[in-house]
Amino acid sequence: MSMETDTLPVHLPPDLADGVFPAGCPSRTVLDHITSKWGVLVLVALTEGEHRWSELRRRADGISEKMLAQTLKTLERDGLVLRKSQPVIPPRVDYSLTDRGQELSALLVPLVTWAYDNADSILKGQR
Amino acid sequence: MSMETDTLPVHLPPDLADGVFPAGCPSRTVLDHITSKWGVLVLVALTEGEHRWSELRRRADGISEKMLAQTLKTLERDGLVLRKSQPVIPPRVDYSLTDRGQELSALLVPLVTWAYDNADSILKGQR
DNA sequence: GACATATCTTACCAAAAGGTATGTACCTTA
DNA sequence: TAAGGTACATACCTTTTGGTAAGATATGTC
Repeated sequence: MSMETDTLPVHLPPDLADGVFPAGCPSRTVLDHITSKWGVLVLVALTEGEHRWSELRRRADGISEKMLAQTLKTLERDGLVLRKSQPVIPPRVDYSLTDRGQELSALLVPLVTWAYDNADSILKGQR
Repeated sequence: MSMETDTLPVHLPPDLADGVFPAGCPSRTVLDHITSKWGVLVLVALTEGEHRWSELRRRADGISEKMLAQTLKTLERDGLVLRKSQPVIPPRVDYSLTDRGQELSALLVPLVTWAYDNADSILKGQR
């Protein structure tokens, strides 16, 4: 059922049957990574360029070391974040976005900006 | 520290000190709602118009009734989803996006589309 | 009277996420 | 000798999330 005429300007991938992302679909896994609480913050923190571990801890305010490590590992495995470690003492490691990461952050930044702009109004429960 | 010349085309809200979203910030709460696993799927499911409970269950494939109820309640409280219930037997309830919800989904759809397009390549671990 | 329908709610339990605290490595500075 | 800086890893425990299954509802249908 359904064969809606398009009334809205926003569209899903056309090759997606009935607009349903199946439960086991790979896109679900990726979506979980990139919309994870800390994933978003870290990706956004890196939009303005390279940052070190301690800078990321400050920027993703409230993140624990454990979560930062875990999040960075996932994002690196996904090819979104690039890790450059220099064999110096004390250690120095710089994190940055890959091309793919930048592509993504270009979509994420408008989202967090929207959240930032609308947060007060939303939580007060009116418009 | 920092006074970076802008090398990237993407920018955060300018009134945001050093690009840090503080931990207690209202935008964090909103961000958690709209980037939640099921929140995203439900919002996206509604981009193509009004849907009933049972249709949403199909579209947000894998969601449990409990989670659907909970997610819809949060999104309704946030003024993103509109609930229209008709006092008939059996009950009929239609869900749709509010204006604010449409604003948001316009940002969310590109994100899930990106995830869909890049998922295979990402999970294989190369580009 | 039993059953089906559609939209939920609730209680209970398992799984996952995440915090805290501690440890490691190596060099520098006091 | 001791303490401190930097980037982690690991074990343990708590909190949150989420699934399953059952029940509630009010009617019409067999």
